[in-house]
Amino acid sequence: MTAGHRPGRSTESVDNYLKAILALSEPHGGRVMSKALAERLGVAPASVTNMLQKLAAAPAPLVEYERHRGVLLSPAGRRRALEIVRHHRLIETFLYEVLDYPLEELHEEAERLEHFISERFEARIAAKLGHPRTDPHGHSIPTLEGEMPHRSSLLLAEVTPPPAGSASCVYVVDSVSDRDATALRNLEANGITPGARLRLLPGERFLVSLAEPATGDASAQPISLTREDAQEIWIRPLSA
Amino acid sequence: MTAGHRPGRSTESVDNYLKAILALSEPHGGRVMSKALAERLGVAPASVTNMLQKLAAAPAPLVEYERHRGVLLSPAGRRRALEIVRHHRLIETFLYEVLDYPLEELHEEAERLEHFISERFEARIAAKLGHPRTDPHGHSIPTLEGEMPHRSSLLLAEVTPPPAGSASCVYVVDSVSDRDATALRNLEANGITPGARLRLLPGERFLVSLAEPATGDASAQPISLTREDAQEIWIRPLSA
DNA sequence: TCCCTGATTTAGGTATACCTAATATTTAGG
DNA sequence: CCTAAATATTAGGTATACCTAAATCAGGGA
Ligand SMILES: [Mn+2]
Ligand SMILES: [Mn+2]
Ligand SMILES: [Mn+2]
Ligand SMILES: [Mn+2]
Repeated sequence: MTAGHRPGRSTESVDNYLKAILALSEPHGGRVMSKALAERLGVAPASVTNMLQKLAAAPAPLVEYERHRGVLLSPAGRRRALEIVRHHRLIETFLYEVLDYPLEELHEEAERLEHFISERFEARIAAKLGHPRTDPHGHSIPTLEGEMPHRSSLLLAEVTPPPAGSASCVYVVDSVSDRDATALRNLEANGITPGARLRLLPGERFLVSLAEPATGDASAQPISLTREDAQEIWIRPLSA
Repeated sequence: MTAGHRPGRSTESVDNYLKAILALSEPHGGRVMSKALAERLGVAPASVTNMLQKLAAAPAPLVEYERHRGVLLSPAGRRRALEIVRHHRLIETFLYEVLDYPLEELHEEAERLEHFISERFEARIAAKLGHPRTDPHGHSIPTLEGEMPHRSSLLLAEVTPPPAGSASCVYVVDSVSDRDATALRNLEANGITPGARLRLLPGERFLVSLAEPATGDASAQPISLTREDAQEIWIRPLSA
């Protein structure tokens, strides 16, 4: 993988920095600090500083960076980041729908290929799939115009269960994280995939059961999730 | 495209050297000289020398190299080169059959993606396509075991036409080169694609006409090919 | 306010994979 | 057999993207 022989375009490494900045700024919408980037990208903090300085100093900067104050995507940087996320999620959908990949192996392949497909490839798989808006993990696919449709969902780990003795309440699984293959396989084995109905059992945290869409809640074994599992699941109220 | 972060495996650049050595050694089966490699790869001769020294000095060498005497693939190098060629041709077939790419745009996309797909991706597209033996340009796809099925065909540019006044003779287009998109588009516009019947007209070099399979040779306009076109077309006698 | 600690940046290095210019080798013609 | 052109190699540099170790900075508690 020779560095940057794609004329004018960004390298795989730059793409990954931009994607990471986007992902880490999403929760709070503010600046992203070097340490968080270093952890996410699996590189040394010094490497992050280096890269951010280079990106910010470029003729058409992809980030806005101030020493010790973290980094923000420039409009161009955001555009590129969303483009790569679009590639990633279209590729995942394609691997799942057309090539029958198992859910937990989508991410790794997409993570590599997202940097190397052409605009034609992107357009062709999008067409083949009927221009999907959501990937197999339940994540929104950014549009061709660079808009990321907003999802309003709650991290299961942050939802307080109904008080002991009261009724359980039902949510829909909005999305699951794509980054931990082991956790994903585990969730899938328990039927926790996007679209599944999930009943939060009262009293204890992370204790749920499936609420079957058709059969009501027959055969709903309680599932005791770990805190780590609960960090991987986003839910929304059944009504919304 | 950061260099070599695929543990144990070869980089994109190394892959390209191996593929080029394979391709250039195919006609004569002997050693490949630096100059030929430099031209094919579009790099300076000095860069080739450098790379060959590194490849030959590695713990498990991919090439056998002697100063001033050219280079040969080692068994491991040949295996890797065939693996990449397999990727290339399966990807081309997939883009053509599943994603409706035009014939002349297959090569460029495959040339990039061949280095980055996983073994799973390879296996899935091979299965989806019914384990094809030939790509859309008419080239043999190396097997999973690393065997390259031999094609016996002649370069049209090197075939002497029948003497003036004698009968024309008919060949089948075995394959066309995939590397020159402009030439390919031109050939396709004239109906010269793998499997087409080609009649060599007597007397003049590079003067042919299509011999329609069903209709005999009704509506067969003579096609005057350039020497360059004739360098891109491999044919075999109709009988064989 | 001052200092301590953790976060960040600087300084100095490595590996890959290119380049150009200078040098050396091979080989083919005379 | 000898030399010049063609070919190949060496020497010295560039750019990307990492690294570790050594400064430096910023913000919160005493
Ligand atoms: Mn993913
Ligand atoms: Mn795109
Ligand atoms: Mn090709
Ligand atoms: Mn393979």
